[in-house]
Amino acid sequence: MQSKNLSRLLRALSRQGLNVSYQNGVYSVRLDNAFESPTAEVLLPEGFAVEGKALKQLASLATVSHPSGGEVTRVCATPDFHPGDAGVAIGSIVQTKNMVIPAAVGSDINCGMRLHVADLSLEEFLSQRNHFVELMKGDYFLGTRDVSMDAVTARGMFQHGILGWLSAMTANPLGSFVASNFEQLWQECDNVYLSGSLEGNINYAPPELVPKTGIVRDGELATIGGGNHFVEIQIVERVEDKSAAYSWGIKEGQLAFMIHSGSRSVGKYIGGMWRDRAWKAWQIGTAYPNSRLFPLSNDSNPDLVSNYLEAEATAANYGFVNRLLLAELLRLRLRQVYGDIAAPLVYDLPHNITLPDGKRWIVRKGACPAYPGQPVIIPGSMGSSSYLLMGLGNERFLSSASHGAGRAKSRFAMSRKGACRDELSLGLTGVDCVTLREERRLEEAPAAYKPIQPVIDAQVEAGMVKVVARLKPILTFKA
DNA sequence: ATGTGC
Repeated sequence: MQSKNLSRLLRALSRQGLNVSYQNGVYSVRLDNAFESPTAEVLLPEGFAVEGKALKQLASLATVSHPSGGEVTRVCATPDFHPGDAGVAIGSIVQTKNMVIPAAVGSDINCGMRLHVADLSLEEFLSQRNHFVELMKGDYFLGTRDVSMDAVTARGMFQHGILGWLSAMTANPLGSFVASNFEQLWQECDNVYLSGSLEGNINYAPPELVPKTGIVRDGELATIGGGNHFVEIQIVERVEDKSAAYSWGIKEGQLAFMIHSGSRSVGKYIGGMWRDRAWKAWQIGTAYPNSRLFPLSNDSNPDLVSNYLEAEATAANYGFVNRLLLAELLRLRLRQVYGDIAAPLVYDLPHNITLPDGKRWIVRKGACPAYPGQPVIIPGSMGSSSYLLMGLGNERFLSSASHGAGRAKSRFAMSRKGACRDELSLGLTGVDCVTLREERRLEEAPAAYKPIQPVIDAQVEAGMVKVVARLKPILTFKA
């Protein structure tokens, strides 16, 4: 179903040399003017309104190249894609050869998902809900928790992520809350993408977080962050793939907790710094790329490329530890309130990150890896179900999947004067949202998002993922 | 995304 506006947009893109066709829910944008004729594919469920701005951003991402060598070899987008503030549509995936694009990753480095399950019934959970919520509010919002570490441990975290943090912490356990749980945390590294441990470099971390001696009290570590980030208690409402669910330790009726968070201001610091460095590294006298997305060429400056990847990894490592600590705080409180509950990790994976793909790189911006057999976690909006899926490694979509339902309205549009305040129309009726800032409820109301089900269906039909389980929200923490 | 902001 193509609207008049869409037809107009497609004609406009065609005049710019972008040939757009539509078949079986997939828009294919072929770019005649680029290297290797990369194909930008946009996966959209039937009847979805395509946003012109997002499609234009995707098309301009596809045309990025470097005069000294380096090109885009493929671009695609997931059905939740929508315009991004920094010129890159959220839900874009780009494969590059001989270059990386710091601006395509942006500043929300290693935003990602984490899922745990617990053998605790909904009735048991709700019986102590208020007590539990008060403790979590203290930990997440009021800073009544201590995640201090010494300088050596901070170094380990930035340089080697979870494994670096854990090694240093095991040798020098400062945070009493992890002291009883090291063994489980070590084992769970197997269920974190790349063990949550990339090759970072301390020199790229924000200086205030790496004192030469003494204790690091980082007020931001183990906090949720804004926007669509959350920590949510859920119930496994339906298992669709029994054998996958069994092997991942999932059962219907279990309690689950899902975390969507990232590298906080560390990613902003590193991402912003490298967007500027890539701009400054652009050769004088060479025309700026139309997209203003400045790539770093591996042919002309391989050191700069590897330095960027190290810097990005430094922020990504912080993001992995941030999610781990958010989970560990919650698991500690579960044990305190409900008794000895294991609450094992199912999986943790990143959304916004550059990863090697053979001799090329893949940047996922608001999209997650979906390689064969791997767990994929796709959150719904507040109040709607989330999904645990299995990746199928569909190369047409660069072995990726969506990162959510996709925004329908901006945060600003939701909070502006005159915007809808009716709980029913906002979809907020019956939603249990715990936050200190009431405007979050409006900005992140279900009405701000597209429905999740068509987004999941489109990806299942395209052979990108299969559904393993559906998880229903019970209560959501929003910063 | 960000101790946001037309």
